[in-house]
Amino acid sequence: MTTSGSTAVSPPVLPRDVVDALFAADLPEVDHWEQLYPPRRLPQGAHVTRFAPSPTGYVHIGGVYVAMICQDVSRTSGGVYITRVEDTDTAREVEGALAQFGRAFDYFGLHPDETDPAVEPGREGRYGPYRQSRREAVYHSYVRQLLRDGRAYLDFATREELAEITARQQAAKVAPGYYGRWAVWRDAPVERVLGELERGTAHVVRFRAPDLPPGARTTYTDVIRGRLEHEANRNDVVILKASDTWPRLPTYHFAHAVDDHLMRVDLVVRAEEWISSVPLHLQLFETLGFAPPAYAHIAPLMKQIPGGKRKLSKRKDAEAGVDFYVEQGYPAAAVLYYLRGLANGRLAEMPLPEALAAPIHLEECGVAGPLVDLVKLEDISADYIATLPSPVVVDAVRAWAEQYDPQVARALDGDPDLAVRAVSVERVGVENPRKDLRKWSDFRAAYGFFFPQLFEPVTDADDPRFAGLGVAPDVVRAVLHDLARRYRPVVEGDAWFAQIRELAARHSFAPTAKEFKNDPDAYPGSIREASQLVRITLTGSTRSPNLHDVAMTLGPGEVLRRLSGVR
RNA sequence: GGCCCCGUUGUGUAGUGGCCUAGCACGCCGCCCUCUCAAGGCGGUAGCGCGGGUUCGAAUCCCGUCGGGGCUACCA
Repeated sequence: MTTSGSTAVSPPVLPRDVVDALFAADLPEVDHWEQLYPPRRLPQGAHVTRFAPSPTGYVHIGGVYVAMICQDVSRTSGGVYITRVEDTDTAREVEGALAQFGRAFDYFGLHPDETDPAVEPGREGRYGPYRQSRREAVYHSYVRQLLRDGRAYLDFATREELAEITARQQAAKVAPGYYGRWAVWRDAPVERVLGELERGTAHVVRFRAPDLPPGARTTYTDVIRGRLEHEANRNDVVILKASDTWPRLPTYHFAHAVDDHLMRVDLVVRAEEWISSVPLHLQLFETLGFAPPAYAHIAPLMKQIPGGKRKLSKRKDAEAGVDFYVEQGYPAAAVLYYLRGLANGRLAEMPLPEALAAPIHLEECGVAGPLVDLVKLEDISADYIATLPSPVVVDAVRAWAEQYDPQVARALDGDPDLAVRAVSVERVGVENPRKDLRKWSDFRAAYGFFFPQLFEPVTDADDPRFAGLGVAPDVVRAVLHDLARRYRPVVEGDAWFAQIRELAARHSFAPTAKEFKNDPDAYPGSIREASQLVRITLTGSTRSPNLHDVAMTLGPGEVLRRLSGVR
């Protein structure tokens, strides 16, 4: 970092005993922490990264995206990947969030090398605790040091007073913030501070931003974006929250500096929204005497909306939450593959297994926020599932169903063999496997009809599914009942299908789709429509595996039952 | 408002001054395959936000402009 301008301060500094009295008497000096958490001994070029979710809600798919990149970069460099819980905002904390983090990361195989046991047990490293609410003493040591050095100060302004300052700044059309003549406690006389302290007035601790000439700028190099330039920070941000709260925790900015230094994180990969805080963060690192990490700011995942796009919102968009992908049963590998392709276009051109193994390069990450495209994800997912052996597919569906569709799980358990046979139709031993499954929840619609418990019989010749074919209900009835009367469970495929062809001919259907198309009024439909009538009746769907295979798997009894069930 | 990031077909991207008549993937449309739905094969559709420069030559460099996004909290 370089910051133009100079620092020249001689602020009123509180007497050391006054500062020390603000903290626990046995609070360790900062050296204690430095020794407790020594620099890591890692191979040359190894990176220590961290993902730092806040338990104010459930994990966002963008969180999985960033976490995946963090993990990948550390793994491929032989480093360490940490998941640290940023729970400094106790008011917004959501019950059960940590356990949900754990489940979400587990689904995607994102296992940190070091984290809090509430996220994943058994992964506590020696740089913990990995939960900010448990690190109060650490932060206090550094705040105390800053106070002693006059690099931080006490601020007794109430929230109302702060709001008023902001209002006046808006009216005066100047930048909002706590700086210059607005920073009323920055250079307050020691006696005044002592007075407020004596009265027990609640206060926060603010960082004393360096005195910089007007127009001072900060530049730094982002791993993804290259050289970035900003106005230097001149805001005296809060670093330690109000003295009348417990536990008394720091703000994000201060915790970032202290934790990433002490955990020896050297590469901070985080979402783009943090770019504008970098000047502040760099000042914090410098003032604390820490070597700053490298930064890589990731473009946010976006969503298409009428007239533009916006950041994917956890509150508004179902597909923003990780739970959406888990509940729908998108295989983790497919989601990961999709996400990796978004990060590095190069990986999207590779076959899935290769892309999952190939390293992500930060320098190749896009700088513009991509729209998440569920259609593309489903295409990827269908291709992936098509490569899986049938028993693996059935196992995955069952595992998913146990949680999200118990009826399907019971059907599978009732006849596991049938499930494997069903999924194998036109998938095993063929050149181009069917791709009926895009996600596990598709199983019910794609293969459910094989199971009597899951099949909802088609009972009405007026059914809209038939109507879609343009065949009159009485014809539907006649065709189906005719087939039921004459049906023979022929094992050989061509011979089996000959029944359908003869059936179609008996009812004056055109023998080919082309002939029907040439003279639509001459026929009730073509062989295509006739086949679809049978398909809909047997499977409940206009799309299914090969009819002959379906009929064989179902068995003649069930075929007849379904055919004659249409009234 | 101020500051910052970003801008190639509908979507994701390749492209770093001539190889670009802008490539690839998904989507969409059509055709083929076929006794049926898919799958598969083949083809088509559509893009450098806009305006000025610089240059023999610009998607690529410069300026401006417009558009989208973010930050501007004792939220992260």
